[in-house]
This record gives sequence, structure tokens and C-alpha cells, in this order.
Amino acid sequence: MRQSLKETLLRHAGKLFSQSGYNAVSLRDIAKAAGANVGSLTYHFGSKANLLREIYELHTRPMNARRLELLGEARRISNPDERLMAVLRAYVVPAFISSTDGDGGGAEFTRMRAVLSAEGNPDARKIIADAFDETSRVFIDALAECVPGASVEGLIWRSQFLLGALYYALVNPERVTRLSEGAVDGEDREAAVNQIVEASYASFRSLSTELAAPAPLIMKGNN
Amino acid sequence: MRQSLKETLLRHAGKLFSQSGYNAVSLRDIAKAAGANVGSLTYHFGSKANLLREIYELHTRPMNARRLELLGEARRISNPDERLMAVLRAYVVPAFISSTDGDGGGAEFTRMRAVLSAEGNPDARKIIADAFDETSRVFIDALAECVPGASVEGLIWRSQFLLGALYYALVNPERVTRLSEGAVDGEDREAAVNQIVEASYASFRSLSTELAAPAPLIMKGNN
DNA sequence: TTGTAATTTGTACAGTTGTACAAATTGGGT
DNA sequence: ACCCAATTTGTACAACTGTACAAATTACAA
Repeated sequence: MRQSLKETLLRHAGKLFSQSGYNAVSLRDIAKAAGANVGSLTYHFGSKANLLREIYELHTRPMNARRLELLGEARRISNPDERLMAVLRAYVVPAFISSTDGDGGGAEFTRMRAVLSAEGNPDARKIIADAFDETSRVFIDALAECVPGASVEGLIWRSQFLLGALYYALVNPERVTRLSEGAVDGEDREAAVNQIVEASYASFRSLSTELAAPAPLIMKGNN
Repeated sequence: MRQSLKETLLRHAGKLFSQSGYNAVSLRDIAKAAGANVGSLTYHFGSKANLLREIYELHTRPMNARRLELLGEARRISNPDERLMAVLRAYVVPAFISSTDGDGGGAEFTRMRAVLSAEGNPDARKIIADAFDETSRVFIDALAECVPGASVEGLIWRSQFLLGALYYALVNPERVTRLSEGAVDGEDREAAVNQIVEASYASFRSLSTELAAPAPLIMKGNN
């Protein structure tokens, strides 16, 4: 047995949800994509809401584990500016790039979260609320340490904007391509990660009351 | 006649779409909210897709007009940093605050756009594509003038992040309140506008090759 | 092989969807 | 008062939704 039907269903459901949201995708769409019967979905998951919950639980934990792992590494950097950059990367990278295989999260899962949060579907809302963890708060604390003197208000809002930027980069990459008339590729995720990190680096750093040097950017090659 | 049924229908449809998206709201939901019959919707709009199109057209033009008006004022500022701030406000404010009455755009319409773009519904996709105008490009040009030496890539991506931040601030304001344990009110739109403008000010300014003074922030009172 | 549980299939059900259209009602000019 | 058009209502329709469940199939231990 190479892959159980349940896993196949989860995979296809996640893919479809990330493309079209929760409401627009029917159980029959999922069954058809997976080459299975509608009944197999109710058998394995009981309900559509529970299917979503299982997708969510499958990806959330590994993604946040990876984030915290990278955060641990970042925290060992003594220079606050370099540390700020590393902390931001620790938050963003696992949301964009699948760690090793198709296991935890990656862009597809993050895109699904983005679409779900926008839909505001009651099922999804409950699942998201239930799956809430402390990871975001841990990151905000870590960011606060990198930006001495920053207000809570500023930190919270900027972390909100960071997530919004993350989401929108995955939800509407065509806009980047179209707006630049093809000069910039919105689908280039490596570039997107670097841009998000650099942009939020600047926005967080500006909160510091101790602005000494004018924001030394660590470039990664692509610009 | 105080308000035509058509206007009432448009108003309620826009409200419901901005709350739950396009797919999740049925014509019967809209009719019920407006205290009218389902048939009146097909009579006035022909189809659900066309109803959305009319909502879109009702708000897009006034909102962009207001943006360009404010942009004109901003362009007269000679100091590049102050001008950058004003240009950003010109883009953000009309998307958040209804100009005078319940006419053009405001937060509700922007929220609807955010939800629609995330849903990726084929109907909505086509309408958004058709309604596309040059406003965004005009703003990017204006921003480029405020940030000498900035790369196209950097400008495009940051304008993408700006829109993502804008959208997410309206889509998920509870997160701000929850994350700050009530210390920051995510529903406070005036604060949100100021935070978005300040954050993107910093992110755009960091693109400049001529970073002279360390980003003089113009405070507006609330922080 | 046989028996039993797990899985998969097929089908049926009640409810909802967008749309179409005949009938009823309304509005305003003559 | 009348008429004609615009509007509003009610209802019908086929397609699709999530879910339930009996029947068929498969997997696997004894």
C-alpha cells in the first residue's frame, strides 16, 4: 500500500480548498479529484467541517514546530538587527516553503488559511479558533526584544500587516506580474519571501526608539 | 420615493457580500435582508454575477476618484518624506473611510474586495479584471518619485504588501484584539489607517538609496 | 479456506441554489 | 376614468448540496 485513500482525500481536499475556498468546493468535487466515491468522505471524516479540521491539524503543528525551531536559532544572534531579520525569516519561511517533503504546511496550506480567514465561514471560524496556539505571541515577544522601545500597539499592528502581506502574496500573485507588466514574477516564492522579510524588517525597525545606524540591510543575492 | 428598491437591494447585497463572500450569500438571503422578493433581484440585475458587477461599479469609480484627488494634493508637497507619507494616506484613507455619506467605497467595499479576491470565484475574477483601472499604477509611479533609487521589484512588492495589509486589517480585526489580549482595538479604523501608513512608510523608505535622516515620523496624535 | 471487521460503493433523501416566467400590483400620463 | 408600461410577487424548475445508509467489496487473522 503506497498511500491510503484517507491520505489521498486529505491531499486533494487541501489542494481544492486552497484554490477555491471552503464553500465553493463540494464533497463531490473532492471525491472526483481523488478518484473516489462521495461516501468515502463521510466514512473517513463524518462531515465536511471535520474534513477541514483534519487538514488543519495535519499541517498546523509541523509548521509551527519548524517556526519555533528556526526561532530558537535566531535567538542566539546577538546583534539586534541581524536577529530581527532572522526572527522574521523564521516566521515567514515555514509558511511559504514545505520543510522537506509535502508534509507540513508550505505555501498551499498557508494559502488555504488565507482564503478561509477571508471567507469567514462559521465552520472554518470555529476550527481556526480551536487550533489557535501561542506561536504568534511567542514571535511578537521575540520581535519586541529586537526592537527596544517599541509600543505594543505598533508591534501588534505590524505583525498583523506581516500576516496580511504573507497571505495576499499567496492569494493574488498575478497582481504583481500584471502591475509590473511582466517585469516582476509574482509566482517566484523565494523572491516573495525575501521581499516580505525585508519590507517588514524596515517596518518593525522603524518602531525602535534607538535608531542608530540607518537600517543595514542584509541582502540575499536577488535584487 | 425615499430610496428605490434597486438601491436597497444593492446596499444589502454589498453588506452581505462583504460579510460572508460571494458564494456563501444566496439571492434569497439578500432578498430577505432587503425585505423584498427573490424575483426582484433577477428583474433588476438579471443574474447574481451582474449584481456583483453593479456593486463593484457603484463604488470603484468614486473611491479611485477620491484617491486621485488626494494624490494631487500630495504631489504638491516638495519634501520627499512628507510627500511619501501623504501619497500613502491618499491611497489608504479612501479605502477605509467613506468620503462623506454612504456613497463611494469605504471599509465595507474594501472588505468585500478582500473577500472576493481570496475566494477566487470565476464570476468575481472576471468582474475584478474588467473593472481594473490604472489607479494602482499611478500610485506606484508617485511612490517611485518619493523614493529615489528604488528598484521596480521592491516598489511592486511593497505595494502588494500594502494592499495585503489593508485587506487583512479589515478582514480579521479580531486577531489584533485577541493577540494583544484586548490592549489594542482591531476595530479602531483610524488607528489602523495610521498604523498602515506608518508601517508602509518605513518599508518604502527603506528602498531609497539616499537614506539621509533616520525616517522622521509625522505623528498624528494617537500613539 | 473461512469468518469478521474495515473499507468502498451506490443510491436515496431533504434542503438549497440560481434562474425563468406568468400573474398580480403599482405608477403616472392622458 | 382609462391605459400602458414598469415593477413586484409567487411559484416552478432542474441542478446541486451535505449527509445517511444498505449493499458490495476488500483485507486480514484464525
